Amino acid sequence: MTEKDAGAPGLARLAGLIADETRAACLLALLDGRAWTAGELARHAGVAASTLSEHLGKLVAGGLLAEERQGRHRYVRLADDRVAQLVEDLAAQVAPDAAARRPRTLRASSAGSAMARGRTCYDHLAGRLGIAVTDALTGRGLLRQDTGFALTDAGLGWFDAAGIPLRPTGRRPLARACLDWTERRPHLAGVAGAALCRHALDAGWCVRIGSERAVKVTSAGERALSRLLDIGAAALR
Amino acid sequence: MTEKDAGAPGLARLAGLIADETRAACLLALLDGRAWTAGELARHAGVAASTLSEHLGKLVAGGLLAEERQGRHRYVRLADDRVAQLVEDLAAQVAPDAAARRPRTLRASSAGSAMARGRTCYDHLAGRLGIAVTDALTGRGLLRQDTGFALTDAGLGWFDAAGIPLRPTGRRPLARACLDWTERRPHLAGVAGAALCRHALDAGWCVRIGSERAVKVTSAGERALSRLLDIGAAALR
DNA sequence: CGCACGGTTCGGCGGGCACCGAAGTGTGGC
DNA sequence: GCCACACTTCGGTGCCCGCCGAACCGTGCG
Repeated sequence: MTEKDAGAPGLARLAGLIADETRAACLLALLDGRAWTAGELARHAGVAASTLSEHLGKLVAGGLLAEERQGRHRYVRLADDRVAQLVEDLAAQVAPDAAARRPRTLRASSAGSAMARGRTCYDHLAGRLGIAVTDALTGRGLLRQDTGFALTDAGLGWFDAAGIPLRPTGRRPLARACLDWTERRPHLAGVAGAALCRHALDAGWCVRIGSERAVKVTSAGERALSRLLDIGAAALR
Repeated sequence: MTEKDAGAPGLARLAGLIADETRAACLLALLDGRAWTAGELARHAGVAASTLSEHLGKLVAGGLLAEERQGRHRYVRLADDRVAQLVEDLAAQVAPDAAARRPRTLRASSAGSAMARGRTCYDHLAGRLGIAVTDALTGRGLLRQDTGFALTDAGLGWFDAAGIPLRPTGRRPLARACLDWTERRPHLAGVAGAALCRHALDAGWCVRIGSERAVKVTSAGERALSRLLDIGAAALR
């Protein structure tokens, strides 16, 4: 047995955690970056609370989820951005199938279109909103996508000028491409993507719709995006 | 049910393909970027040929492997670089466990150390060799890692001057970070990483050791790396 | 204090799937 | 044409695991 074989059991175990439909539904739901209670997830996934409790135990033990107990509630969220990226990458790999299918009901279609317009993807912006921002940054020479994916010096200046501080943390990259699964194109993730999303929500550029991942750009947000990045309102609809 | 639920079955199915230890061993073996026969994989994984045949059927049907039939042989390889990246990412997530464990036998230790010195990771260089090249590129301002991961204009010029053409293909990024699972640091992947690895093998900078993924830097390779990137021999040992 | 409620534990059930060996199919060599 | 060989197909077996309901535990509210 060569050395790499040692990785096979671990790889299979990790994949096995995601390989269950109920657990997969939980992970996708948690991609909104927030903490859910066990009960919410059970209802969301359509299984008994007892069943979901066992699933959460496995996901936490496997290091995919972090838990936080408050009173009689058990809150769980994705352990870190690495896990979020992993789930996102796996989902993107599947997306070609999903894109072929069209939503059936009007309600699902409407919810889907709101999600397609703009949403959060763990801690950064995605959907057409995320793409529009990423494209605008690229078009103005602030983000370089032709030889990889990195902010330029001008890009660092733009964040500074916009009053969005970029604090480098540990080993998380400042900028990273995240493949959007509705638009099928890369958008800005990493520290810069998270900071931008945070700022957009804090400054009221956009607001969450209900309790979903979908977000809506406000009129103040439209003005700010137009002023700072010359993004037209048409690109956001 | 919201629109994102549609992704859960697909996600679970994809993960399920990797969630079996035998299939995981196949995928890891195929990370060397070459095509293996069904028999080789069966022996490698330690299962009956019939068992492995079924596994290959699933992996091919799931789009993870591409097959090529030649006479009475069935060759399979990873379907594309996206799949390779996915497996690599999953393996990297598991690596913290593997790093804690030390190889037991001397033979495994020796094989492991050759792998750690230098190896191919799908179609680019990894191990200390890959890290040394990536660090050298970064140190000379040819590759930018501080604000993401992208070649600089000077970097494009270096590839051109070195006689390594970079043909942009479809949507595959020119430069991408791949997390090394022995060194725990990012190294150059993507079109540029593949071209560099290809050139290194073609120009005799390094040669494969036996039929393994491990590669050894030749004396001609040491001279070339020293001349082009000022990499000292010490960094390769 | 007692009830309601969120979460967990346990036993039991059922389905799915990885495995093997044996028989079958097709290719290539002698 | 025959045999060797690589791979595949087919039954059969056994294990693993996801599911539920029921009983249990702790928190918080009235």
